[in-house]
Amino acid sequence: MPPAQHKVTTLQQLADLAGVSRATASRALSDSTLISDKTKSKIRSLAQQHNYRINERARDFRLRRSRVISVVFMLDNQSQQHMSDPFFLEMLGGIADSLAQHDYDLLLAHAPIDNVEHLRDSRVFRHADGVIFIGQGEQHERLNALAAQGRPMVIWGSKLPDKRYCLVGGENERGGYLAASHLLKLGRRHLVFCGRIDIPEVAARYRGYQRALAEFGIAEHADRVLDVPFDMRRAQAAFCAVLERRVRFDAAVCASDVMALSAMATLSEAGMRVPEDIAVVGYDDIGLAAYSRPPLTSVRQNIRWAGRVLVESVLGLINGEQVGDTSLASTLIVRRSCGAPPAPPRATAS
Amino acid sequence: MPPAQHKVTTLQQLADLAGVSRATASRALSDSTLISDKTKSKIRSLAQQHNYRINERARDFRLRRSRVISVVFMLDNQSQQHMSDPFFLEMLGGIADSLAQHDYDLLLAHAPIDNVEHLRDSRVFRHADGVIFIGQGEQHERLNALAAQGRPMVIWGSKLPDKRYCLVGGENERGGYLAASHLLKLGRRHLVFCGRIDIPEVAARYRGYQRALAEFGIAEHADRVLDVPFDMRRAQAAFCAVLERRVRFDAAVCASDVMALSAMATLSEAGMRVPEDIAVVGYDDIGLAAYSRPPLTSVRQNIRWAGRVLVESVLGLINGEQVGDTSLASTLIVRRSCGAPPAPPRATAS
DNA sequence: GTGGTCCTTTCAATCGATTGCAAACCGAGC
DNA sequence: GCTCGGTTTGCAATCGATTGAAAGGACCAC
Repeated sequence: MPPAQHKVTTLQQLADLAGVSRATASRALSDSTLISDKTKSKIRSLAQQHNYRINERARDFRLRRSRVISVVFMLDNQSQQHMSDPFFLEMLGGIADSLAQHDYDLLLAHAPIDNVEHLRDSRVFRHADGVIFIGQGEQHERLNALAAQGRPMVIWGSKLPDKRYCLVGGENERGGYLAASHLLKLGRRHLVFCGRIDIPEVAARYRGYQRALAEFGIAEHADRVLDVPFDMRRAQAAFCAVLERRVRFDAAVCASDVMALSAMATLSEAGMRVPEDIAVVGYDDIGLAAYSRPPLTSVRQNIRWAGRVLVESVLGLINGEQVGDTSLASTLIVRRSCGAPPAPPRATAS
Repeated sequence: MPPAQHKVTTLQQLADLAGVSRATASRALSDSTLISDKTKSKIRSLAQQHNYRINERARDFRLRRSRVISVVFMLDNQSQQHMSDPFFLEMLGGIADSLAQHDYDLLLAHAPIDNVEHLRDSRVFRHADGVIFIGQGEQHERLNALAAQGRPMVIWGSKLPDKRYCLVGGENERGGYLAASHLLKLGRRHLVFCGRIDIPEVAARYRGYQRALAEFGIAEHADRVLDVPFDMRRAQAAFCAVLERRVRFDAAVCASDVMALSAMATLSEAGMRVPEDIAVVGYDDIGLAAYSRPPLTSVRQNIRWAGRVLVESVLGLINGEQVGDTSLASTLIVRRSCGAPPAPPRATAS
């Protein structure tokens, strides 16, 4: 027998069909203890038969929630280009997967942002139960102000002294240290650092870089820091400038793989050999890093896992839990661009 | 004078404040002709003063719409890797920008999909007013079936004979032709094609490639097509295999830049010179293409514009308009990887 | 004074669910 | 037969808006 003549779309219709009230149907579907097992199973099987699916928007409206999390990419206002970094896609993928597992939707906010406080009254906050920020940009204070309003939000970035928001981040200081000390161990002595130090994550990487230099007793020069946002073209320009100024260097630590790849291309173009003349290390270990010429040494962070932690943190906040900060491990992935031996011959133990 | 003691959050509160009914307040804000100018301006200024913002979720619920568009990336089920292609990020950015301009939210659906018909009852469709698919994958028939249900949806892909959905795509046939004929004009005679021909877009590119070969009177060999999904590792493996089989070739046309970059790395690794021994052309002109060694020749499509067209098409469908297909131009961007002269010396005219 | 017209505003239903509280039911005990 | 206690179910308010239909009020003509 064909079960439905007219499609069952509302709870009322389902209730009528079962000969009970809407309230009972609602409780039956949400497994309330108030409803007898007999009634529950009757209503449930009817729902199944008629392929009834609850209207989640209506329920969310009633419950004053949205099951939406906004994801905001903190772009550099000057360079739109920023967004094209594969790092973001990886991050977005990790977050999207995790949210889907928890039955949440993802609202992408990608407009470049000069002042995050403007977001307070925007859809980004109004339509969402919580917000994930990717990067702090240069807006630490404003993020603090936003968090003070009590909205559930989590930020991917680097720990700052007076921060009052929930933070998830990589071991940036350690990453910078790993990159620099590896180069130093290989005998390089004249390093340059490429990245915008105003960005907290980059600043932390730079601190690690400095620590490695200090351990090797090497003094820094201000002209060995290239202040470049996450952007290929700007990285290229910066390396061109440094070559023109005839700064002597034999290694470069870059704040992202995209910058490092751009740097390698620029250096080769200028007639330098990588890694023989100049060794290069990147950050993030994007997929393409392994396929550059030469393959790029990079500091890897588990971005997909970061996405999961971000999601679980913000959902925790939404549920009123106490949520602490999280720090994710960084590993140096050694490839030829830094002049290391082609590959470790074989693990010694096991 | 401080205007608000308690925050005005609902229309009822605003109406009470103005001494009118909720209905009047609603009509005043939506600029209905039923309301006198005097009343309108009174209510409007009150709303402003008390910083009242309409609850859009409630309104959307009442109006039975969501102002959400789902974006579904058709991933290859075998290789998750697919998603890491910067092409997607560019596309996503273009779509997100356009949607924001139209006051729509973007719901990202990124799970790998074996059967798009499963989506019919999923949030992807239920929570959204319309859906944008990026790529057809190998699910042309199922997309047809979905579209037949009457849901507003637009697909980025390639035109297939019996398609019944709204389509936006690049000039894939032409792109493939441009790539191959350029190589042929430069004197290359032994081309290979790298890409999965089961994917309609790739198939179209391959047809263009074949047309160019035919024009030059060159016969094809089945062993000159590398059946590879959009994935770096698979491309690498395919080129390794081809080298091992000692197939003689002097040029490669790849279905994406990511594959092309992987191919260049693999070929170099095997001791071949690019472009001297083997010329390489990619597709999409991602940002990194210009920064590879050597810089990658590629077929460019204006992805951000594609995003805009996709959005406007789906919004058109939602508004009940008749929406036709759109085809976006492709241009060959010539760089050194194909063995062309380093750079055009200078434009002749102007 | 009554009625008609036109402009403005309000009433009340509606979207599709959840939930506190009251009512109905049922069997048992007196 | 009546009350009591516990289990089930229903009533009706509620979330925050929109909108068709009805009501209110001003003005004018006869």
